[in-house]
Amino acid sequence: MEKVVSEAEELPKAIVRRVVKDKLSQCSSDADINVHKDALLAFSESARIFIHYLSATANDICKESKRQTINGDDVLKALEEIEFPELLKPLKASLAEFRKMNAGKKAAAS
Amino acid sequence: HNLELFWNQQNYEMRNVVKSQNQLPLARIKRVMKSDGDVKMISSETPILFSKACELFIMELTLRAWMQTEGCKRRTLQRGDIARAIRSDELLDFLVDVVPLEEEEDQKLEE
Amino acid sequence: QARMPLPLEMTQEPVYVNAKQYQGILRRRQARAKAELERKLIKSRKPYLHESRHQHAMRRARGTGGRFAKKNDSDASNCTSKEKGSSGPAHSSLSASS
DNA sequence: AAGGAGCGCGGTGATTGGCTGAGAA
DNA sequence: TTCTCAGCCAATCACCGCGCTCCTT
Repeated sequence: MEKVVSEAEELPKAIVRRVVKDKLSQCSSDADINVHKDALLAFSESARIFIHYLSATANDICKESKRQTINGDDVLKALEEIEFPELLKPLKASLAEFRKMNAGKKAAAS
Repeated sequence: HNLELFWNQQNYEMRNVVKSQNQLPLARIKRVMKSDGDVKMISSETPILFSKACELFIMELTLRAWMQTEGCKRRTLQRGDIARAIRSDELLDFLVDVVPLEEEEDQKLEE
Repeated sequence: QARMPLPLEMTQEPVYVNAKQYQGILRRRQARAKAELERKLIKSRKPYLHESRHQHAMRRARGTGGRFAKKNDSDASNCTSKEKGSSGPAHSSLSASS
């Protein structure tokens, strides 16, 4: 129906808000914390720029290997390069989990 | 009562178990990546990693911003808390222009 | 910043970068990411994203306190004050537990 | 052969504003 | 104290996931 370009590249505000509020309730076990609208917009924008930042880094790593497709290892390497150690551990785990699940599905299809 | 407290605890633990799912839509993540013209092809596992990484990043930024909110003894997290959280760690330097401090916004508007 | 991690340890091509080039790469990547931001600063903030959803929200029935109300309870006798004595299905918030 | 882009379809949760107390000031 | 403003509610429909085909590597 309606088409706009830039808004489609933003992350859904409700989802970002849910993630933020869940984390806040984990931080402050005492009570519910409010989130200012501009703060929510800043979270959404920061997350979008983070995707661009990580994406550009992973893309350079991918190009350096003479490949055209960004794969999971490029993403992990990019995370090392931009120095997010706490993200590296769970992402390695989820990548291994995804590959194991994908291998299981491929074996099942025959 | 005790029953209410019990269910609050139960919901709290349920959230802990389920919280690490892919909340962010993979198609949207991929579209954001593709908006960079240099990016050509993306494997199917990449948006999943990006989704989890992005979610964890939001949580980390939320924690750091909340520490600022707590320091000001407020119960509403606002934009300035995020801006100061970004400035408090050089790891987040790539966001200094994304979330400007109020003074910096005034300086830019003043010119 | 004395610390200098290798960009890539791939035994594929001898591409070495010194600290300044390394920082330059990072700065260029950040600049590329920031170029996206400028595109956004120039455009104005819309109050809502979709006209159809805006119309939907404006058309919807409202309960007490401006909240959205269920479509079922429309007018007939009562529209704003809460009433659940006769017609509505009994709401039970408590359910069986383990 | 392997796997990603592109497209269409069906299902679904994000989007959405008026009022009011929580809370910033 | 004053007064701004974020949370609350749920119905539609834009969009997400998935299966499919075609194409590149």
